[in-house]
Amino acid sequence: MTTTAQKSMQRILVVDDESSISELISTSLRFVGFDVRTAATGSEALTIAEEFKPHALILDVMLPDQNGFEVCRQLRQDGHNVGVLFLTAKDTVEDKITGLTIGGDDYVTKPFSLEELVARLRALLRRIGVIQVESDDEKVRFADLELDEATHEVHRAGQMIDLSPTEFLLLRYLMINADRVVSKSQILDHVWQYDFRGDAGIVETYISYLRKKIDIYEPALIHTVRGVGYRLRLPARK
Amino acid sequence: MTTTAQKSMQRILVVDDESSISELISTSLRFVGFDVRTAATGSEALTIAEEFKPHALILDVMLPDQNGFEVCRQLRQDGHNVGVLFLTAKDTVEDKITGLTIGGDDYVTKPFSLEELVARLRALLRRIGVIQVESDDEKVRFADLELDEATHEVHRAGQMIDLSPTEFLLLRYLMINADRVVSKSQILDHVWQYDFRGDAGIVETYISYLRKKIDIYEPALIHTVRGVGYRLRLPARK
DNA sequence: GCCCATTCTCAGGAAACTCCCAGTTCGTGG
DNA sequence: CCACGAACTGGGAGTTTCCTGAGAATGGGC
Repeated sequence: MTTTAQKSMQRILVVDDESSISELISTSLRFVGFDVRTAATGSEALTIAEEFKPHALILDVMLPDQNGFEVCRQLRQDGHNVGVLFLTAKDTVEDKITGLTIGGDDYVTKPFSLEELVARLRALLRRIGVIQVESDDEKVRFADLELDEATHEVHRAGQMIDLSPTEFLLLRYLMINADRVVSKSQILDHVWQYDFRGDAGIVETYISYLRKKIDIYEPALIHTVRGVGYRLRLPARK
Repeated sequence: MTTTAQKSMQRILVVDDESSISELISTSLRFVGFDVRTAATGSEALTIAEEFKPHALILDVMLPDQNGFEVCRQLRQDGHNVGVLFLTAKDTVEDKITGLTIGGDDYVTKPFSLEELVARLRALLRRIGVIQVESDDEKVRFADLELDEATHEVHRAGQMIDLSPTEFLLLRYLMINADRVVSKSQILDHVWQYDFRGDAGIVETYISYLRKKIDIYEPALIHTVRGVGYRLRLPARK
């Protein structure tokens, strides 16, 4: 991979033995502007980290040679000041993980959605001080909509709106792509877990849920572009 | 094929085992200024990609030797930083096409229209950074008409105009060919899906629809060239 | 274990869209 | 000025897409 790394880019090392997973993640991260390397084993990860000096790792806890915690421990011992986002199977014993999220680290359970993974990674980088936050809040705004990453709260016109996890991710995806049309497949690929096997109709249902929560206010912000997708926009453009 | 490649040309590799399809596509792409090669199988694609170094692939997911995803995976593994536009049958099981819109990639279902294919390819090249966007975004303009790819909005004289999918494609085709006469069969070949079996009369209907939406303003822009076709133009200023 | 929030499927109905047809108008050559 | 073919447009049937309510399945919290 021709790592056309720019100075400003954050370096992320993705460690997972399933190549489909590490590819999914690295493709997605590269696309949103990270400099990514991958490793399939713990020892490979340590070797690459030595010269790549990543700002953060995305690290599967289940690796063929050693477990992810061990890799993390060794890295820290070698003096690498690095944030770690662990990937765990959903049924992994909770307390194995909880103790490990102290240092600003975090974990995401498989299967995850890309939106969630990237959001958590960004939050992690922010916590460990890699991303210099311009303004100090972690909010996404559009019109009179306000979505707070940190508190997971959403407001419209000053009113607090209660959203389910999926509704939150969907709204966030729409807000990040505000004013642009996003197709149902794009939404499915980014907001839903990567192993979702249903059809894109589910998106319609959730759009409907969202409308009933945020578009009871005027003006409506979620617009259907028939045959293409959905779009967040204010009326009366131009 | 005498590849009279200029430095500025984008290189596209078209991979499909139906020669009628790959020919249709490559002819069309060459005409709009791409440097095109074709392959009929996955392994052939990999071989050609090695020396051709395409900026993007148009890749059928159903190939005789291996499926398109596999070809894509191998290419990426070999370090080719390439965008992929997948071609899928409309009835392809949903779970086969999930994940295709992740890294700037996209997919188009067969049968497609050439206009749509080219538009999606351009959007892809833009996303993966091959086409350097001067300053302006994804807009096509003619006179006081403005067509925005990203928002799927059309404005005339500042007014928003609501168009159906086909109307949108047709208008874009006219705008891209502004000032040139395009025949009804040309329009049919580019705007309608390649398996359309009706007659060219449908074009008259859609031209009529468009006029009622965009030529209610002065001056009229859509002109009939009797016996030849249609032409988008400003009134002659002698 | 039970309850409740959430996720997801499904199906009916509404609305938008595509396409064809037929009657009419328009432009051009004779 | 007429005749004829080409183009225009309203109507409407058939299809597709989208919306939404209802309910089953899932899973976490108490």
